[in-house]
Amino acid sequence: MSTVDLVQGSVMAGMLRGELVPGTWLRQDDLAERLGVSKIPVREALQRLAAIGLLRFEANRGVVVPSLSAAEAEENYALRRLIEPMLLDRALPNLSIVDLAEAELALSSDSLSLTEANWAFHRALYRASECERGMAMTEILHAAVAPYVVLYTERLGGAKHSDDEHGAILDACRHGDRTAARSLLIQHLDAAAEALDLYLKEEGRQALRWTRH
Amino acid sequence: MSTVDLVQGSVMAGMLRGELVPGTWLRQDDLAERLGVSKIPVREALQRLAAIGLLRFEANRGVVVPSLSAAEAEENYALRRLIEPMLLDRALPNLSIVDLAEAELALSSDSLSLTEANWAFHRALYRASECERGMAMTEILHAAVAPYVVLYTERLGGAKHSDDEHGAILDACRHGDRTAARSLLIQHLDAAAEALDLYLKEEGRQALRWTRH
DNA sequence: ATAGGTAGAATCGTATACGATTATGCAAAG
DNA sequence: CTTTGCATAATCGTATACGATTCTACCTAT
Repeated sequence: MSTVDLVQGSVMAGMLRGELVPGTWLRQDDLAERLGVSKIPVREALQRLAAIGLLRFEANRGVVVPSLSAAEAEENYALRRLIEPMLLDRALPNLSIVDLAEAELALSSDSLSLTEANWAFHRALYRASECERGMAMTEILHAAVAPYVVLYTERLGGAKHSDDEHGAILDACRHGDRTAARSLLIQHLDAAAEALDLYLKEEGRQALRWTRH
Repeated sequence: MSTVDLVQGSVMAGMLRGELVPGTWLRQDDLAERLGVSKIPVREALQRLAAIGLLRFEANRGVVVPSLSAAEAEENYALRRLIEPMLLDRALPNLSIVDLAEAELALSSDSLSLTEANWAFHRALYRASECERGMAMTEILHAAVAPYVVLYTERLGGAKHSDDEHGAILDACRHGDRTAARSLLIQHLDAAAEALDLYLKEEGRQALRWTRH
């Protein structure tokens, strides 16, 4: 594994963990020193993450975790609503016991952060689709909202609701029930989209109050 | 515009122009010298393009234009079939005269290469959707097949068929006919997918003959 | 007191340099 | 004639270095 991969993984993990909240500036020298490498591979990793929209370069100012508008969040889930059902459809006939076990494991893992576990669950169910591009796009879409998912679930005091939905989806997959799995997945995505939308609008109101001071 | 952007644009253009056929190796020093810059921004640009799947880094060997399997091509068009109708749907109510004019211009432009013109046409019709991420994903999907589209259309002796389809889509957009535009777009994508699939299967047969020699 | 300006520090972006890895060509052995 | 081994060249990946830009804190003038 190259040094660039190391840095990318490190930043990505921080993102899924919710340590890198939107608006955070990433100092290249800091990252380099912390990981014991030079700036070059750090910058290359940041360029990779910026290319997929997870970070943003601002000329001569550095790299920042971009914040999401309500419209962007809505688009994010609209895209997932299109792509993820396709992945599940294609994966369903080829789902192995290993895939199902991995998905179940992700539900009960406590070594993973919330968003890491969420993506691990979905990835396990989608992998058998063998759609690499669709998987990559979906991972990007998951990661893009991860900072917010961390924020709003911790404010709502947990993710029990989401866990129940995951369980229902997993059951449908076990029984090979394509139509049920598909509609449960779409419901799941719509619920998440709704929750995020509420959070972002609330946050917007607060920001407004701040500007009024 | 940063040096990295310059390099990225240069490589991207070569890709859309069909100069960079799959299997081509990109030498970092060559690129740097040709553009009058050092290797650092060159590598950063290549990392960006690799992050979105348009290039592939091979450890200690360099960067190569990846070749597409028939399955990957099929997935590519399956994704476009999902995303692009959504973009057109969202754009249609907001299409301006400027957008329509730009789309028409792309059809008759001879300063652009075939694939550049193709993307310019679709982008003009999608821009009003204001879906940045969906646009970015679509551009990636277009670019990924561009090297092949160049190859198979020049073997088929032109793109008249595709031009007709573009004209029909544009007309439907002018009349604000959402269902017609949508179905014409899907037909257009299916036709392109079919043509590429045929080409790749034929190419596969030839490769087989080569190995037998 | 506040706006504006000016060092100085911090940070960025790119060039140069160099060890590490891989490709290439040629010689010798089978 | 083909294959193996090695020396050399080409290329890659990352560290260091440095000018350029931006940020910060303090100072001055209105």
